Amino acid sequence: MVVTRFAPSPTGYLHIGGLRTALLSYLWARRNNGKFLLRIEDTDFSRNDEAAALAIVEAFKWVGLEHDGVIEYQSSRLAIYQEYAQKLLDSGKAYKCYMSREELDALREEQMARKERAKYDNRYRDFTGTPPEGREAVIRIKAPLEGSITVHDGVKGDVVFNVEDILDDFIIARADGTPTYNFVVAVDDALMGVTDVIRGDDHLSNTPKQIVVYNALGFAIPRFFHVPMIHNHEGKKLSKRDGATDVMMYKEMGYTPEALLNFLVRLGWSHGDQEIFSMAEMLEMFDPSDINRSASVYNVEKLDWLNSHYIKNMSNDKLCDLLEFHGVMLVSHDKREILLDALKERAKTLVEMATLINEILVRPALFDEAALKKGYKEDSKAILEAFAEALKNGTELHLPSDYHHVMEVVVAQLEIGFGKIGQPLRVALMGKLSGPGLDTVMAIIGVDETLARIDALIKH
RNA sequence: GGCCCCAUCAUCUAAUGGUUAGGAUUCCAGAUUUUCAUUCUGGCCAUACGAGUUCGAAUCUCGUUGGGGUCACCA
Repeated sequence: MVVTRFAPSPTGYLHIGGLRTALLSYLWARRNNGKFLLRIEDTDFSRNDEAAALAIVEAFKWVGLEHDGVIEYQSSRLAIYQEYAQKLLDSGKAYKCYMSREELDALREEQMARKERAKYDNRYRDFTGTPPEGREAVIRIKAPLEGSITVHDGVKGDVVFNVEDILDDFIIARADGTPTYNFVVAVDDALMGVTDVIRGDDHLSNTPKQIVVYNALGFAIPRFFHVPMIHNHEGKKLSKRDGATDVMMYKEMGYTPEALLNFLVRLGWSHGDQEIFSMAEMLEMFDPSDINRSASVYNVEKLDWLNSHYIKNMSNDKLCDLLEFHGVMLVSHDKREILLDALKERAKTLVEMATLINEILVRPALFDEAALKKGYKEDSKAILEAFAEALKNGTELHLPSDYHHVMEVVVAQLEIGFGKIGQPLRVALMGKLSGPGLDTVMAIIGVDETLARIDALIKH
């Protein structure tokens, strides 16, 4: 049984790096028919936990990830942590330290002055006397004094830490009785039965401390996979400053969950030359031991490319459904299929797609100056009038090919090139010089609207 | 600064010690398209540096440089 977990601290939203580790954890659990758990690390009470958890679940829902079981909140597990801290106290593997904050600070400053590593001096490690009056104790765990701790990491390999370099008897419970991070993480992961910890490699240097806790409590140590960070273009850890870090912003910007997940899974992981991965393929192929060791840079171009790929290959029903979020209602539009087929080749995002749709459906409010100059010449008026006549007198028009036929006839009659009619017509219909095929646009808006737009240009 | 991690095109990445170092994105050019976009074809561009091991190194070892992470009664 493989059990993974995603354990964010409640920051108010799910960020893109978090989604990646969540995705990888999810994939590995599902691939093994295991469990993917969600735990909120809210031992810092000053933050708003509930809203944050909801935001994460909302984002999960949007991309289609689902956690198993109930959401565990560390804030509601305090009794458990106290129990385990007490166990360590009873077995002599932890002890109370009565050093005040001021004393600790002073010690630290001395050490810094001597250019030594700031480190607790174990003064209460074997203390048996009477504790100082009126002072709340913290609980410190007895860390090994010498030797080394090796993290067997599925991504980085065996990473050896020299105990003297990095450890001291660190605090597992504060003076107010609340537990600290490295203690609760180890206790929770063990108690929740987590077998595979997949998380950012910024946690690698915490891992020896957690191993100390595992060992003291006699818990089995899980497999670790520390996945490299996602960097921005400056090569630094991705932060709010880099723009869209909130996963739900991607929905706003018109990205599809499929594209986002595909993009994230290919950051630091690959499967031969394959670029496009459906969820089913990810589930079939993903293995955390194939994750690269080096950090990767977040680049939007590839995301855009993936997004346009998924839009192109999406059914019109689904597209129609998604576009409603971006304010476009097409369910009852009779030329829906023609419209969507024409535009899904052209849009990188759903937002772009919505814009393109409106450019067709809504009569241009004004004509682009440059387009007028280039596309609406001396003879254009007469040509458009002739075309309008032909439209009125022709047979019933429905498909793009019907309109195309009328254009061909007019062009032949007037003995002009296609461009002679195409450019002014485009200005009339779209207000500018680029856009989908004119026959397609006319088929979508119909004869009456086409005539109205031609008229509007002639009279402008 | 101590400790730890990392290093292949601009970017994401591939390459049992033996390949003309491959693919993808971006960019550029051509074809298609009445336009723009799409699509197709082609092109530019990389093993950070220096030693060593080896018949042979992107790959193994050491060093250098560069980058990142982490060092709390935060998580």
